Amino acid sequence: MTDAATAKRGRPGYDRRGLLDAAVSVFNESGYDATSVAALAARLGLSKAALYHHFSSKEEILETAVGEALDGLEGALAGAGAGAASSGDRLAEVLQGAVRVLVENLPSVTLLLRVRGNSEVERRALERRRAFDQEVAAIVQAAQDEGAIRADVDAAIATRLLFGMVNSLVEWYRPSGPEGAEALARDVLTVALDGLRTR
Amino acid sequence: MTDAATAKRGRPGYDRRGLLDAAVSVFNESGYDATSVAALAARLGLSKAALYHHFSSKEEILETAVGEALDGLEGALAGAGAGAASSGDRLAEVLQGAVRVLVENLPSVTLLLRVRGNSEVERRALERRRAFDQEVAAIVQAAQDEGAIRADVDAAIATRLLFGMVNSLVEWYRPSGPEGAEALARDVLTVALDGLRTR
DNA sequence: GTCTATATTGAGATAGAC
DNA sequence: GTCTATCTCAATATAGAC
Repeated sequence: MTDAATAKRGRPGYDRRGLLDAAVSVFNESGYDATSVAALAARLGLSKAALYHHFSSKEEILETAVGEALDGLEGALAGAGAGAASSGDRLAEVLQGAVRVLVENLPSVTLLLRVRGNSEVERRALERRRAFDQEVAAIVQAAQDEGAIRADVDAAIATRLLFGMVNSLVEWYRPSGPEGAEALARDVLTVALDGLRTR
Repeated sequence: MTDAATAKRGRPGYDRRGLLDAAVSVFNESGYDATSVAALAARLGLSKAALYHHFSSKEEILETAVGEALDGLEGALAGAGAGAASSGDRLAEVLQGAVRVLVENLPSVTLLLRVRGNSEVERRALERRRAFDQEVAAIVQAAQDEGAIRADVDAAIATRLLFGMVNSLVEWYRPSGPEGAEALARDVLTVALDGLRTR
């Protein structure tokens, strides 16, 4: 390796990792479809041909990034109290884990959440997301059966509202801002589980 | 006029209204950028030239649709207990109004929420959204000062989480489904204000 | 690992007939 | 109000030199 392993260098001398991170940032600024390979290369400070030396297609960049995002989310789900914890506790851990993954991989998760299914690659990503959502919905349902979560809101709807709130973080959260990841996770858990109204 | 005023007819014989609604649906399926005018015309069953007879550009379609969506949201804000009601009540009315507008204008609001700022038209739409968000944030702040809303979550963050939940409805809500608009608004208010946890 | 130059396809938009 | 045919430009991707 060269320096600090896989760190971004000053200018040319990109490796696949640095190129991927930079490309995902540009995709998130302007949208994947609206970003041409020419514009991407210009922003990265190299030629199209150099880009194609590292990735075989524009879509391969997308596929790699959303794959990493999905790996992270699935990992958070798998790591959430699979042991003896109650379903209510598991749900809280999944939410917390999802916020953590989202914050730690903000660019790739942002890109993932904007995928609409326009190609085989995008449809495969949507399918993995759908499977993830279904597993979470099952936990919400179990938490309802346990009595930990209110039963007067349908479990599928509750799941969608929860993840609507969590996923919306990509629209405004920036790691450079005043709010740290842990404080953010606490706010989300507070609003989602206890509500905003005072008592 | 012809029939039922501005109703969609069987095939050719489009007017601007019917064409707009159909175009917005296609944009929402595949994304605005990824939808070519050729693909749009094909889906609508007419030629590109016929489309350009009704709209001077692809972007004019976008501008018209997101303008309608913004008109609706701003109307809901203006109509939300501007009178003597408490800020806590106003906030609940704004949330309910936003859900109603979103459900009644689901296609155009969906399109609006996906705009990223890639052109002057898009940037103007984002600016109107930002102004809307700021007005709502002021109501949340006032409701906190009143003691109606918990003060241990920053008002700006609370606003974003609230609208993250509301706006996420466009990702899954379909008017044809089992849940009506009023029941949906009630669920959103319940989760946002009282939380999912049982007490 | 990067470049310039280019092939090829599809984009948005228009001309002009019916 | 719609069509076919076409203009022009920008898109993805590749060739081949350094």
